[in-house]
Amino acid sequence: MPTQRADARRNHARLLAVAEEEIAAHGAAASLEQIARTAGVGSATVRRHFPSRRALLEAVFRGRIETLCAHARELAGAADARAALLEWLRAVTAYGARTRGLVAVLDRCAPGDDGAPDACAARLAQAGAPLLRRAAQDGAVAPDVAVADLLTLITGIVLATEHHPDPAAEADRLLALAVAGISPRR
Amino acid sequence: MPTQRADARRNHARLLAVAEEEIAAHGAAASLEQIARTAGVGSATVRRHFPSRRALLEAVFRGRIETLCAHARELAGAADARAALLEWLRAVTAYGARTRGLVAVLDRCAPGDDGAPDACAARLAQAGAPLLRRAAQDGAVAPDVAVADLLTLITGIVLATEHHPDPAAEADRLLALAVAGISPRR
DNA sequence: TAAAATACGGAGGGCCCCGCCACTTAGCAA
DNA sequence: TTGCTAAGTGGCGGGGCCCTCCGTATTTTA
Repeated sequence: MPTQRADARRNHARLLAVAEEEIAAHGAAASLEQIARTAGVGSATVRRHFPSRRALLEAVFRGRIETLCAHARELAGAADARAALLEWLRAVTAYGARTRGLVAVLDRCAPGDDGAPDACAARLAQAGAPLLRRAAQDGAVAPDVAVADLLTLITGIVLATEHHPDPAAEADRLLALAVAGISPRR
Repeated sequence: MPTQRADARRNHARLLAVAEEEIAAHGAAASLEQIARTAGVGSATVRRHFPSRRALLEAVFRGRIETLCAHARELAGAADARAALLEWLRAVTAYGARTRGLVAVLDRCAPGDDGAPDACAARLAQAGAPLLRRAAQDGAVAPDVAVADLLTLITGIVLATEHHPDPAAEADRLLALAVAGISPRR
C-alpha cells in the first residue's frame, strides 16, 4: 500500500483522538461503538482501521510508551545505576496508574495477543534493559531478574490498585514495598 | 426470612456447582446466561439468588477463602514467624493462580463493590493479620506494612500472570522477587 | 472527466445483561 | 388429605455490544 486515501487518514486520526478520551473515561473496555458514534463514523470503520481492541489500544498509547522509552534512554548514563533504574520504574508505574487502559497494553498475551514483535511491552523492555543491566553489574539487583519481570510486577500493581481512591499513590507505595522487599533475608 | 423453600435451596446449590465449573473454564467473566442454561434454570433465577456477578463469585469462592483462612490459623503458632508468613503468602498466591476468577473477588472495590464488611478480602486479611504481626515483631517485615498491602500485591501478581503459559510458576517467581526485594538497600 | 480502486456505513445476526409479570409449586393449616 | 397463600420460577422484551457482509460513495488515477 503505497499511500492511504486522504479521508482514511483523517478518520484514523479522528478515531485515535476520540478513542483516547473514551478510554481515559471508561478504561480499556470502552465501547468501540461509542467511539465510532462520537467520531461520527460507522462501527465498521473502527474495525477497518484497528482490527482488534488491542490494536487500537496500542495505537493510542504508542506515543506514551515512546515517552517512557525516551526517559529510559536519558537515564542510561546516570552516575547511580540503582537510582536510575528505580526512577524509571517509578515513572512507568506513575504513568500506568494515571493513564487508564495503558497497562492493558503491557499485559502481554492478554486476550487477543498477536505476538507482534513490536508490541508495546517488548519495546519498553528493550528500552529498560540497559538500566537493569547496569544496576545488576553494580550488584543492586539480582542477576537473574529480567526487565519483563519488573514490568509484569508493575502491571500487576497498577491493575490491582486501579480502583483505589488514589491509584497513583497506592501504586507507588506498593512498588516501593516490592523494591525494598517484603521480608528480605538480612 | 426464617427459612428458604426446598426448591430454592436446591437451585442455589446447583447454581453454585455449575458456576464453579463455568468460572473455572471461562474465568470471572463467565456468562451468567450460560450458567443458567447449564443449570437448567431461567436466567432470572440466577439473579434472584445472586444479585450481582460479584455476589456469585464470592459465594463460589467462600469455601476456598475459608480454607486459606484456616491455613493461616494453623500457621499462627509456628516457631519461625517469617517462614510462616511467607508460606501463607505463597499458598494464597498458588491458590489464586490456580483458581481462575478467585482474585477477582479479592480485588476489592472492583466493579460492583458493595463494601460489605464480610467481603472475602476482609476475611482473608483478618486471618493473615496475626502472622504479619508476629513477623513484624521479629523484625522480619517493616512495621508499616499491612496485610491488605500484601494481598493487593498478590492480587496484582496473579492478575498480571494470568495469561502466561504457566501462571502458577510465574506468580510464585514474582512473589519471591517481591519478598526478597527488587533492589533492597544493603 | 471517466474508470478503477479504495474506503465507508448501515443492516442483520449472535450473545449478553437486566427488569417485568403471569404462572407454578412448596409448605402450612384446617 | 385438601386447599390456600406467598415464595419462587421462567420466559419475554428492551437495550447494548461485537462482528460481518455488501451496496454505495468518495478519492485517485489515467
